[in-house]
Amino acid sequence: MKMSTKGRYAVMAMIDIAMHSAGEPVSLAEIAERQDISQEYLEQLFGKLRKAKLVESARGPGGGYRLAVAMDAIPVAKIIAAVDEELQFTRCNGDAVEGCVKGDRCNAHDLWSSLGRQMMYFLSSISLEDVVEKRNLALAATIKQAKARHPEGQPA
Amino acid sequence: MKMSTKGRYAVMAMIDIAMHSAGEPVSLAEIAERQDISQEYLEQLFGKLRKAKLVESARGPGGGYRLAVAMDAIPVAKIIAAVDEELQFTRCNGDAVEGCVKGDRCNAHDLWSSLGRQMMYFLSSISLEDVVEKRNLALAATIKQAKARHPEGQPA
DNA sequence: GAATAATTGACTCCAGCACTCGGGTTTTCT
DNA sequence: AGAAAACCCGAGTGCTGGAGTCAATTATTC
Repeated sequence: MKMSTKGRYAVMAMIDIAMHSAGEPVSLAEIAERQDISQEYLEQLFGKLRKAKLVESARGPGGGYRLAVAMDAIPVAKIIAAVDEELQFTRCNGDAVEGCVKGDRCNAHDLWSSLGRQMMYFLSSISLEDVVEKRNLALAATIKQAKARHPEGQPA
Repeated sequence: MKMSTKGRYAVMAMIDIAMHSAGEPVSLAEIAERQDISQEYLEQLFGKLRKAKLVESARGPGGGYRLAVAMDAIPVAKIIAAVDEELQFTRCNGDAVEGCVKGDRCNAHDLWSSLGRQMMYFLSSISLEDVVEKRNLALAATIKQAKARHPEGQPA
C-alpha cells in the first residue's frame, strides 16, 4: 500500500508555487531546484496539471506556472487525481460491482469501498491552503471518534 | 495510489476462515477454491499470518488453519501489516524525519503523515468481526465531519 | 505406509513506475 | 532580427517489486 511519486511530487510542486508565487509565474527550473525533482519529470506532471485546469502557464523568458484558482479552492484530492491515473485501491472498486471474485462481489468489498471513501473525503477536505498554512492536519476529532468505537484500537 | 493484492487477499482469507470455521480448521484448498486465489500464493501469505500469531495451523488430514484469537480482537490493520511489508505512503514517512528532500522534511510532510495516521486509525478501528457482520463500515459520522470542514468537498 | 495438508525457499515473469532524451514552439528581451 | 528562456510533447528505457509458480520436505491421521 503506497502512493506513487507522481502524486507526491505534484502536491509538492503545487505547494512550492503557492508559497513562492507573488503574482509572477514560477519556473519549473526553480521548482526542480527547490524540490529536488528533475525538470523533465516535472514537465510531464505539469502537462497534466494544466489540462486539469489547476495551473496556468506563461511562456517565454520570465514565464512559468501560477495557480489557476485560489489556494483554498484546490483540494489535495484534485491534484493527485490530475496526475495519478487511478487512486482506487481494489479492482473491486466502489462503483464497478461485478468482477470482484467469480463474477460476484468479494467478502471484503464493503470494507475497501469504505476505506476508499474515507481517504477521498480526507483528501477532498484539505485544500492546498490548509497544507501551506499547516491547518486542519491534526484531525483530532476524527481520531478521537475512531478510538471511541474501539477503545483498544492501536496502530501497527 | 493503490493497495497490494497481498493485503486484500489476506483479509479475504481471514474472513473466509471466520465464516466457515466451526471450530475445525479450514484448509487452504478450500479457501483457494472459494476465494479464487491460487493455493500456492495463499501458502506464502499464511506463513506470514502464522508468524504474526493471527492464525494457528494444524497439519495432516483434516488440518488447516483457524483463527488464533477471537474475531473481534483482530483489527484489519494487523492483517494487512502482517503480510504487507510497508503500509506507509511516502519515503518521508511519519517517523523517519530526515531524507525527505535534501536532508530536510518536505513541504507536504505533515499532510502525508496525517493521511497515514488517518488510514491506520480507520483500519485499526475495524475488527474482523465488524467486517464479517458488516458493522461499522458506513462511518456516517466521520464523513459528515469531513464535509463540515469543507462543504463543497466532492470526491473525484 | 499411503494419503493429506502444512511448511519452506527459490525462482520466473512482467506491468508500470520513474525517469531520460530529443526534439519542437512560443514569448520576451536587447 | 536573433538569441535566450521557458513551456510543450511524444518516445524510449531501465528496473524494481508485485504476483504468482514450482518443487521438495515435514508432520499428521487413518
